[in-house]
Amino acid sequence: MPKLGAEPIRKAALINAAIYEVGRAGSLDVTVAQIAKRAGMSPALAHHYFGSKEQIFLSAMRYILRVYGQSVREALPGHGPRGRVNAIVQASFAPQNFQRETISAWLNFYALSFVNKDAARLLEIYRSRLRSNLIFALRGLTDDPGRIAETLGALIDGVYLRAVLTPGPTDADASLKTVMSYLEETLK
Amino acid sequence: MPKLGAEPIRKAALINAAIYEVGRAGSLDVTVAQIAKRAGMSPALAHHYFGSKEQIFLSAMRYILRVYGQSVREALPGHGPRGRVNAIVQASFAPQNFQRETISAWLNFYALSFVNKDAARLLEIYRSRLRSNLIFALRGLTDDPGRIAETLGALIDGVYLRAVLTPGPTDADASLKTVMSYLEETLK
DNA sequence: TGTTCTTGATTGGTCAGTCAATTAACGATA
DNA sequence: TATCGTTAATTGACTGACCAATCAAGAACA
Repeated sequence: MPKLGAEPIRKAALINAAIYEVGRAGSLDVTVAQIAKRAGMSPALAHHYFGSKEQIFLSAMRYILRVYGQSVREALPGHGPRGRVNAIVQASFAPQNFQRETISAWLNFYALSFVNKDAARLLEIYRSRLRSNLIFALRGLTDDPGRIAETLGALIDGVYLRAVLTPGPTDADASLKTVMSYLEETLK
Repeated sequence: MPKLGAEPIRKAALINAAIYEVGRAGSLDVTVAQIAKRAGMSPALAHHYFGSKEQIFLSAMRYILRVYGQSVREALPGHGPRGRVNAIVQASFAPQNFQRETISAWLNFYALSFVNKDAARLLEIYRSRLRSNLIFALRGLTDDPGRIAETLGALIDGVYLRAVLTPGPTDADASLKTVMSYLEETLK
């Protein structure tokens, strides 16, 4: 059944499946067989396209990061400084980014950065981009943009953690409100 | 070499070793052999005393929780409402609780609660105790104790996450300052 | 024909948990 | 006190399961 051009489709399916399975399991302890099955193919094919389980994870991480980066970039321009802060924060709770499986997978990829250099690099890029974006946007809104950016970043991570840990459907609105309330209190 | 009364000593050593190894690895993907080796005994003995790896993890979780609970309880009484909030927060960053391995292990035990009922129960107990402690202490200091408690809890989780993820020695002072600054800003 | 897609079967390795056997302290008792 | 059975402590060897990764081979398209 070799229809040419299967590679990108298969890879995308595997990345999706990996995010779903890691998110669902709440750990990286997921077999290639599980991922492949959810993606509708044999484990051997997953290895054929990615070479190793690690590479699947890394690609999934890059994918999440890319989607997140896009939603920030789309929301950023035009609004004033306060609008920029809102855009960055709200992107973290946009529906594409705030699916339980996605957040859970994202959090679990943090763990990957302990053992994998590339994962650590990816995380560092995300982290410093978020940080400089926030500091830039906070300039003029507060006299200590660095500290507020750090607090805000930590708060978002913490809210993610709690959203994942709380049973039932994830409540993006409540999470967003927690962070926005902090912002309103702290700015002005 | 059976010196009688080895059980509590062996168990304590295993719990310590488990926390250390899980914290170090940044995941629950740690073998009983590793834990046992660090605790200075054979894997078979670890199984003899705990029955399963899961039980080792659960005991380690209970241990961390117990130590944390103690440091809160010791710091609580006497001071006014504001002192109570400080006591709770500062306990989270006290030296016994803010070792890299301990925090990292703690965070990883969160993941355990996805698959293990008992772990989920333990976490829920910790969570609701923290919450009610905070709400009680915040009463009178703010007109929305529930929201502040939620934000504070999330912030602490996030700061933990970042402390673990940041290479180099953990900086309890900086972490504490982040949280205390938030408190000062938000309360009055 | 050659390239791409696909998988079943296999391999090599790892690991949790079990078991049988050994060693040494303890306690009772004669 | 010497002896003996009981019990706790301890481990090496083993088992059964699982799993990542490889490979050879088939199937379909260009």
